[in-house]
Parts: sequence; C-alpha cells; structure tokens
Amino acid sequence: MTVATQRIATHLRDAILGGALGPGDRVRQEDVAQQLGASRLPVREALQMLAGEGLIENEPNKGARVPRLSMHEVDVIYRMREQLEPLALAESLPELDDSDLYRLTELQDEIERGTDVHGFLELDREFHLLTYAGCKIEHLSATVHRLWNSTQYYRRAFVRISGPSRMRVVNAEHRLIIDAMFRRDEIDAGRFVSGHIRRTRIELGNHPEVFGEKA
Amino acid sequence: MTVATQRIATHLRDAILGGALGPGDRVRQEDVAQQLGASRLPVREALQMLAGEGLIENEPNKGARVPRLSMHEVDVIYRMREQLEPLALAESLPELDDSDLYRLTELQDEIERGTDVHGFLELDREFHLLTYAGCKIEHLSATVHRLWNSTQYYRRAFVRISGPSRMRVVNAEHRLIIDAMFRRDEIDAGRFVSGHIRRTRIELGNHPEVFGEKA
DNA sequence: TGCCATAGGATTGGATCCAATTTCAAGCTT
DNA sequence: AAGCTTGAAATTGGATCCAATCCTATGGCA
Repeated sequence: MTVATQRIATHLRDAILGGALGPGDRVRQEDVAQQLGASRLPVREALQMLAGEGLIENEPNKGARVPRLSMHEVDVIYRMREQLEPLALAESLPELDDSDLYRLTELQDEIERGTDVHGFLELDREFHLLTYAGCKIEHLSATVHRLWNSTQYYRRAFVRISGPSRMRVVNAEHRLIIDAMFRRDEIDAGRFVSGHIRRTRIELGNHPEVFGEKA
Repeated sequence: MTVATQRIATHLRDAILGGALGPGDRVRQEDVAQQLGASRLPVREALQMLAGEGLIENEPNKGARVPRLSMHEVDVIYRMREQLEPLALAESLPELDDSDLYRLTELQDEIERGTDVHGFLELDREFHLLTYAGCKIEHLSATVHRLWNSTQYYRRAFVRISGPSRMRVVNAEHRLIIDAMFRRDEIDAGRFVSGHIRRTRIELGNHPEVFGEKA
C-alpha cells in the first residue's frame, strides 16, 4: 500500500509493457525482491495490485504469471475499447486545453517522421492516452488503461509483423481525431476513435500467428 | 494470494455489498484481522485485492476506506454498463443452456412475487449476473462485476427511495430480456439490457439526494 | 483566549522467520 | 521399461516483530 509497493509495481509493469516479460512467463517473488533490494512482502502486494490490473495472474501456492490471451479474448477487449474510449474521450475533451491539443499534434508529427516498432508503440500509446487524460472518472480511465496494458504485447507483435504498410491509414485517422478535438466535437472524435480501434481489431483478426494460433 | 486472503476479501466484499460498510467508512487492518482470526498480513492483501476491484480506496500510510462516488461518477459508470453489458450478453448467451434460462424465469417470477429492498437487490443482481454467466472473457466479466459492485450502495439507496412504484416497468424489461434470450437473439436482448440500464440511469439522475448532493 | 508546537498513542509499512504446499527427480515396484 | 511412490528442494503463505508515519490531545506561548 505504499511507496515500496508502488515502486515495485511500476517496475514490473514497465517490464511487462516493455516486453521484458511476455505471456506465460513466471514471476518469482524472491527474484524480484532481490533484484529490487526489498523483501518479498511488498513484492507480494505489488503482484496483487497488478493482478487487479489484469497484468498478472495469481494462482494460490503456484505463483504469478503473465497471462496469455487468446485471439478471441483480444478481439473482445478491442470491442470493449470501441465502446468505452469514445466515452472516455467525451469526458476528457472539455478538461483539455489547447496546449494539450498542440502536444497531440507534436506527437503525431513525430509519429509521421517515422521510427522503430518500440518508438511507434510508445508514441501511439502516449497519443491516445493523452486524449483521455482529462477523464476524471477513476473507473473509466482505469478500465481504459487496463485494456491498453493487457493487450500491449499483442499490439507489439502485430506492429512488428504488419510493418509500416498501414501507417498512412493510421496517420489519417489520428489527424481526424485531432481535428475533431480542436473543433471540440466529441461526437465526431468518438466516431473516429471507435473506427480506428475497429479497423485495427479486424486487421489483427487476419494475423492469428500473433497468438500462436493456426491460420 | 491464498485461501486466507480470499476468505477475508469475500467477507469484506459481502460487508460492503450488503451495506454493513458504506461510502467513506474506514477499514482498519487490525479490526478485520482480529474479527476474522487472522494476522494483518492477509488482510492487507485482501484490501489490495479489493482496491483492484474498486471496492476499496487505499492511501499510503492512511489506510483503507470505502470510496464515495459523486452523482456524475455513477452516471458515467451506468453509461459504461450500457456499452459493455450487451457485449457480455452476446458472449454469454451461446454458452447458456435452456435450464439457465428457466432459472432466469424463476428469478423473475420471484421478483414479481414481491419482497423487501434487500431481497429485490439480491434477486435483481442474481438475475442480471446470471445472464452474463456464460461470458468466458475474464476482462469483460470482471469489468461488469466491478461496475455492479461499486454502485451497489447507490442502487440500494435508490430502490429504498423510489419504492415499488416503477416495478411494472422493470418487470416488463426483464421479461423482454428473457424472451429475447429464449429466441437466442442477442441483438434484441442487448438492446433491452442497454435500455434497461439507460432508463435506470436517467431515473437515478432525478434523485441527487441519494448522493448527498443538492437537488 | 486562540494558536502553534510537541509528545504520546494509534495505525500502517516492511523485514525476518517459520509453516505449508508444490514441484521434481530419483528409486522402487511390477 | 513404464508408472507409481516417496522425499527433498524450491517456492509460496502466514505470523510476529520492529520501524515509520499519522493523528490527536495537551500544554506552552503570544
């Protein structure tokens, strides 16, 4: 419940989101404790915390693992995002000022300048989460973050496979979202966000190899 | 992460959902530990767990409290439910067999037979959660449960205030949901569920006194 | 009299130790 | 040779103890 727990949770979260830990990997309490110079107790609490975020699976007496998601699970998570992120955007938009929107433009400029897989994932994540940053409803923003986090691994695998081929579409969608936000039109912006997610979901469905499933 | 933690979490969850603990109430580790004959350690883990479910708020060095929600927060949570529960129902319906649907009918019969506030809340909750019971997507069903749990207190307050006046509408909606499910029409069923939630959300909006806010 | 400082108790946070469970491999039986 | 049993090592779960932080009430000072 404290600073140590938070520190460890952040470390593990970064490790999972950054790809150092992948689906199915086991996380031993002692290893983490030693690595971060703490006792096992805050590690246990951090794991409990991450379990609540869906980033860790905790089985009694068997330890913690990074969950493995099926293609169908990811598909449904994307459908959830299609439904929820327009809501988050509508809650957020009135709280954002123009400087936030300029920052969005900057991020998109940087995305279009081109980078590697890791760089794109970072920028894309920052872009979208910034559009929701004004959402003050804990339940909603926590849920959106959860959904983003638990699919990060598969997003990385997908971007790696599909390469830069579809970037033109992504960029157009991002520009439309920014434009609608400058116009303070949360209906339009929500539509574009939802479409953006839906298109990605469908393209993901064409790559079952990302999930180690049969084509 | 174990049986003791689960036991304590279940106890606290029941206490919050049952109304023994209300918004703003503090939860002291030692009290719970003594009351359940355990040490503080599993209590801490249970609190961590419940924090992940949104049933507890944990502030470093200050302890745990039951969160207090504003009217706007509850309104947004209901909007989330409008978006998510049709999805959960669509995932669930193919997995439910006719015996489940007969059970739904029984529950609705019992609701129409009439009972007190506590009884209605229990039955209504069991009814709706049973319609989602077939949903195998952890993220989706966990989210739906979270949203239900964290608004249970305000649902109780609302039912207490509004009394049995609107029961005719509730019953009609439930019957329509059951009928659509028997027809295996998840589109129709989802529409009715969404409408059911939406109507409740709007009626809740007419009772700001539930949230201790100015009318 | 009102306000600030401080000390004491209460409560939470973290570490170490011991117990319980699981895992895995070696050896025995068939 | 295959499968079951057994036991030891590894890992997780729980309890107790001590440290750190917060809360509150008391007393001093302006």
